[in-house]
Amino acid sequence: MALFARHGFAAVSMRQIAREVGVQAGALYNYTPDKQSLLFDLMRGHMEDLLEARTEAAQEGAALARLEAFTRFHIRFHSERPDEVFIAYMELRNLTPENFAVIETLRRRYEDELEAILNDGVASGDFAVPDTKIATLAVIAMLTGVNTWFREGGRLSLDEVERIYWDMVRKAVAA
Amino acid sequence: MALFARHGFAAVSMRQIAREVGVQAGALYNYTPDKQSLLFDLMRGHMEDLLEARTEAAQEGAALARLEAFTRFHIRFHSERPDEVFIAYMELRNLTPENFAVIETLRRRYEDELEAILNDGVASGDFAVPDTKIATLAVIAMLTGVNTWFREGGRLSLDEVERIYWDMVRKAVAA
DNA sequence: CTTTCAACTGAACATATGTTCAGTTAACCT
DNA sequence: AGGTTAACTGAACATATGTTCAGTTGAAAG
Repeated sequence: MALFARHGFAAVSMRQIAREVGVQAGALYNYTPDKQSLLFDLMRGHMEDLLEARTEAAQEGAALARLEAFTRFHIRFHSERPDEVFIAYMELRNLTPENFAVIETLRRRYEDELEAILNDGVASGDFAVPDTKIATLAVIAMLTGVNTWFREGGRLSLDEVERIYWDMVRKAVAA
Repeated sequence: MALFARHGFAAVSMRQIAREVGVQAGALYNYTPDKQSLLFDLMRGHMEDLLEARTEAAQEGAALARLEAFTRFHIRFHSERPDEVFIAYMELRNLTPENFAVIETLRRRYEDELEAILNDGVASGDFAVPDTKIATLAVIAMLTGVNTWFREGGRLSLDEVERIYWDMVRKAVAA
């Protein structure tokens, strides 16, 4: 995963991966049928981790509280896994069509959780967004962007980052 | 550019590029010293186009109006160049350190334009953001995200998309 | 018609690629 | 001590890679 994140899937050879884990290239084929499956398993694992963690962190209650929980969860979960996130967003084009469809379904399931919150908030009058589907994608893009610059030990703590982004998300969808 | 966007820099061979333009691989070296320069020239060209177009579209006036102009400009410019944008964001790791530094400087110059608007708005009391640097990155990430789903001729026109995003940006930074 | 020359070819170079597989190794079980 | 077996090696396969360069082409210039 570190090699894929650093150099990209296509630029990493099976021999490099093997060297990293201290075996010859042939030995890898005891664990994966081919290089493509290596990438797919990494990405599917990440998406399943995401959905499972989200299920655990989900809560009942008003749309506003649930949106805050989602925002903070998303930032925290993704900032802890920069390599996985990078791969999951950048290497989609290296998946076979069938594998791509699987990942897309998982991603869609995650997006639907945010959209449901936004829909509830609009219905209750707490939120005002012209299009909840687009607002969903906009919020997720904004939050995932944290990964492009956030580094532990930098100017801001993760708590401060969460607070800043939550402030912007809250206002962006507010009625 | 189309090949790099579709398959990724590392996965495209000089022979594929040559076939696409109807020559043999060797002929490409009359135009580029190596494959790396091909990528770098594409990315630098894109960033220079961006800065030039932005200079032309920039306007004087209140922070709110300038922020709206920036938002609409960013969406329009980027949605017209999906391949360039994709490459400029995804292939940074395939640049040599010197080439990377050049692109980073250009990108930073663009970000600074938005940050200046946010700073002015905060100073005048029109905006309230806890951290203009982070708000800059958050807004750009959100706006660039349009490219992941927007397709001409889809459910929404570009005008509608601009309006929806401007609505969210405006509220997100509002005092 | 001859000269000039930029553009291009086609072969070559050394090396890298994903994948397979016969054979070796070494730890465990009886 | 002997047998079993999962894990691994190392070589091989066919093919692909970025780049170089001596030589060909064909059109423009004189």
